[in-house]
Parts: sequence; C-alpha cells; structure tokens
Amino acid sequence: MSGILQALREQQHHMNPKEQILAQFILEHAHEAVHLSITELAGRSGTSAATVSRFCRSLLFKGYGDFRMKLSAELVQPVPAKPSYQDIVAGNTLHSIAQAIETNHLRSISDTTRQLDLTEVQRAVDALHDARRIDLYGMATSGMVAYDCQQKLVRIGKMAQHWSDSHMQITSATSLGEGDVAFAFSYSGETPETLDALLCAKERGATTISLTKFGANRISQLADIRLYASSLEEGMRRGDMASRIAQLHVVDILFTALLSLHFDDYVPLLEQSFQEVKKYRKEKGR
Amino acid sequence: MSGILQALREQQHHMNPKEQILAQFILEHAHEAVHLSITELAGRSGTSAATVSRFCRSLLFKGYGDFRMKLSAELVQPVPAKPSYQDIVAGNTLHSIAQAIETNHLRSISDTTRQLDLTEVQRAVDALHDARRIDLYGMATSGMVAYDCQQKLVRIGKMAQHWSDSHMQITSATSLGEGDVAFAFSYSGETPETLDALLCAKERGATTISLTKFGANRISQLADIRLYASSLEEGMRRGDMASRIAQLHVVDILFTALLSLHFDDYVPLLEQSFQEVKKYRKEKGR
DNA sequence: ATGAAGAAGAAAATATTTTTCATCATTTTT
DNA sequence: AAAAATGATGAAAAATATTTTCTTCTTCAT
Repeated sequence: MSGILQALREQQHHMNPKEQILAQFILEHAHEAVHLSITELAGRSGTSAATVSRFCRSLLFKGYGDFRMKLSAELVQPVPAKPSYQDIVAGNTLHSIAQAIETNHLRSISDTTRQLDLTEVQRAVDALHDARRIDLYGMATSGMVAYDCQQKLVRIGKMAQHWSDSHMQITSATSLGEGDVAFAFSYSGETPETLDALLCAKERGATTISLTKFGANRISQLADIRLYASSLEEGMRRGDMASRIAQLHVVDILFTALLSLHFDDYVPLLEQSFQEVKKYRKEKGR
Repeated sequence: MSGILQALREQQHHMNPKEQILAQFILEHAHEAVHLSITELAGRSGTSAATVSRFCRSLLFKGYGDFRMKLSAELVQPVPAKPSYQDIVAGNTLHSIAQAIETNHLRSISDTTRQLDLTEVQRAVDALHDARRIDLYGMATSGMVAYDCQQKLVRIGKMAQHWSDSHMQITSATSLGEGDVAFAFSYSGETPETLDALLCAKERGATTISLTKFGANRISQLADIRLYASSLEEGMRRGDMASRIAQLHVVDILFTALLSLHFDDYVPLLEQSFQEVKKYRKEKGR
C-alpha cells in the first residue's frame, strides 16, 4: 500500500472533520469512488461538492479530476505476487475478490507449467497424432475440458468424441481397440464414471492418458500417460475453478505441441475449417 | 502492449478520417493526452471536441472522462517482464511452446483483471441475482464458456440454460421477458448467431450482458451490461485459446462475487448439491 | 458574552462535456 | 449526369460537472 491511499491514511487525523469522513469513505470505497462525479462522491460520503473540491486541492492535486485520475491509476497497479492461493469468503469487496481469483489463476498456471513433465507431453502428443480414434471422458467441470479438447482435435481432422453421458461413455469405450486413445479428465482423479470408462478402454487395448491433479489417484494409476494440473490446497473451497483453468492450460500446450510438431499435416486443416465457417456464413447472406 | 492502445491500433483503419487522426495522435502522445481536457485534446490533434466525444463513445466508453481515466490507468502499468504475447510457429521445442503458452495465459489473465470495470461486474452480479431465468449464448469456444457459466449457476439453484444450437437459442430467447437475463459470450463480439439471440432477448425486455474482447463490437453495443476479456493482437494465431481462459476468469470472478455478496442464499445450495452428488454415488455402491 | 477564525454548504460562476443542428462531402439511386 | 440519401464534421446550444464565492454556523480564546 503506497501513494495516495497511504497518504490519506497518514494525514487523515490532521484533517477537518468532514474531510476525515471523506477520507474514510475513499479509503473504504476507493474502487467505487473513482467512478463517481464530485457531486455523487459528496452525496455518498455525506459531504458537499465544495468540500470534496477543497479536499483535493488541499492534498495538492490540481482539482477533483486530477485526484480521481491519479487515484484510479494507483488502484490498477498489479498485485504484488502473493505467496499462496487465496480463499474466498463472504463479504469481500469486488476488488479483493477479483484479486484473489487472479492470484489463484496465475499461480495455478505457473505451478502447472513448472511441474509439467515434457516427456509425458511428448508421449501424449505422439499418441494423439497416431490415434485412429480418440475418446474423451470427463464429468461436470472436467467434462467441459474434455469437450474443449474435442473441439480442438476435430478441427484438425481427428476422430475425437467427448461423452458427458456415463452410459454412452462406456458404450463408446467398449468399441475402442489397439491404436485408439482414451483420454480421461478428472480434477480429483477419482471420479467413478470417468474411471469406469477409462478402465473399459484400457481393457480393449486403447492407449490411456489422464489429466488429473497432482499426486497419486486411481485414474492416473490406470493411465499409460499421466499428465497433471495444479491443485489447490486441500480444504480450499471452489478448487475446481483454478483447476479447470490449469487443465485447459495443459490442453492448450498439448494441442499447440501437436500442431507445431506436425505443422504441415494439421495447420492447413485448421485454416480450412476456419475459412469454411466464414464462407458458410457469407452464403447465408451476412 | 494491450488494452486501449492496442484496440486503437487495431481499429484505427476502420474509423472515420478525423477519428483516425485522433487515434494516431493519442497513440503517439498517450501520456500527454491523459492530461488534456477534451477541448485541449481536440485542439492539439486538429479535431473538434464533438469528434473526441463521439470517438470515446463509439469505443464504448461512457464518455471522455471514462476514456481518459482508463487510458491513464493503462499507462501507469510498469512494462511487463515479458513484453508481448508469444506467437506459436512450427518446429518449436516443447519447452518453448509451454513457456509461450504460459506467457500468453498469464498475461491474458492479468490484462483482463486490470481492465475489468467493477461497476459493470456489480451490475452483472445484481442482474444475475435478481434474474428469474438466465439464457446463455455462445458458439464454439465461447459456447464452452457459456456452458461453464451455466453449470455454476445451476449449482446455486438458478434457472440457467445454455444453447449451443442456433435455432434453439432463438427459440429460447423468444420466451424471455422483463426480469430475465440474456448473457452473450463471444470472443470477436460479432458472432452472428449469438448476436441474433441477444437481439431477440433484448427485444423481449430481458436484461442483456455481454462478454467479448475489448473494444467496440456489435454484441457489446447491444448489451446493457458490458464485460470485456483481454484480446490478443490481431493476426495472432489461436487467439481464442488465451481469450477462452480470460473469459473463464471473468466468469469465475462474477460467480465468486455472486456467492460472496449473497453468501447465505447460495452457499448452502452449493454445499447441498455437492453432498447430494456424493450421496448418490454412495448409494450406487461405491 | 463577544469577537475572531475557520469549517461547511448553498448558490453563483466557471469550465467542461455532450448533444443538436446546419453544412459539406461522398455515395447511391434514378 | 443530376438528384437524393447518407454520413462526417464543427459550431453552437444544452447539459453537466467543478470551482469559487459568500454566508452561516460553530468553536475557542479572551
């Protein structure tokens, strides 16, 4: 904490009564204050526009506008790196919520990248490249990651299918075989539906890949190729938010690696699918 | 380079002549520009105050003051360690790919958080809280974000529905009305199917929210509440990877804010849905 | 009690921003 | 090719926002 808010806090007790009230309001609602006009700020803080104006000038700003701009500039300074993940509880300000989530997501991506085993990534890329058919399993939030992965694979001409229905997952897994890939997504690594499907696929001879949180878990134990995404500390509520971002991050790395290693095979397909969507829209008269 | 200046650079060539001149001036003298009043800026750049005002509004700022404040906020950011987003090409090593993707995702999240207008977030949270029914529109990658948002909302007992089928989107939008919310997700902000659905919902009186890349676009123009996620530079391949992460980041902030502001309403429901899924599994014999 | 000094708001003055309106240039239609 | 329509632009008017002035009120020292 530095600059204007710090100055306010320090000088607050040497101010006139109404100015103290105003300073207090600004300290408590800084992020809101910068969006208010001088009249609104006066109203919200129980003072008058004249007082606010004098207040700003006594702090040696050129006027309210100048004060507001400099305060707003101060408020967007990036958060200093916080050592650990932030938990979220009731009654936080919007600003602290946004910061906490940012911290969690940034960390979760950094951690995941740092601990990523590139040898396993390479094996996964090769398996996906060589796969005849690719099945993607995941429930709820992880289902979304699986679906994202499917979208990417389909765009480069892969036969990839995500099933969010647990019966269909098994049905599909049953028809896999040697040369096919089954890719399981699960934050906990214990999701029974996903586990079942992966097991079934493995029994039919498919190559199995897992993307779970770090540490031992039943799904990764089952997999031939094991990828991990960062997990939040145990007991942390809403851990799946950050983990989902981390999982998508891994999917992006996988997909980009696939593209980069087989550029000539895939990039034309990707461009083509992009152009076709555009063309199709034009033809509809847009 | 990101945010406002980036948007100016990208959109400069689609502007009116005087607006191009103005954009050019701002790009060249950004640090000076934020200290000028609208009249001074008009004078220095060879345009008129009216043009500057229109310019700011056409970029979807609330007015010149808003534009100036956000630009000023952008300018005080220290130069990031890694100056720009990394593009991905053929033949990279796995390590450089992972690093590039990490850089892009980290930046994309930081940029998005910094540019987030918390007033708009608050309005969106209120709208979602009060909503009788919530429709979520988005195609392809943005469809996934919409779906993610639906999952979260449903878990706290909201009637939320994502349609990935463009006909069903319209069908559903048709039955919306006053007190309902339509939430459109689109990276480009121009996706016709999403635009149509949002328009239809708006015509029926629903409150409309948009989450698009930064800068003026047709979807956000239509929306009552406008949220933005960071965009990569024009011409960058695979821009949607980072944008999807950024959009999910915004969804997380929205949802957490919703939870935090109405803790007692929602958290019990969330815990309950979590416990019920567990219980249901136990009963199946696991 | 009285006067001086300063705090604070109402209202006036000023400045800034936005909108309206008239003009001019460009494009489209006839 | 002329006429009509559209759109861009700046001047001026209108609307807003900010600052200053002026007056009242309170406090404190005498």
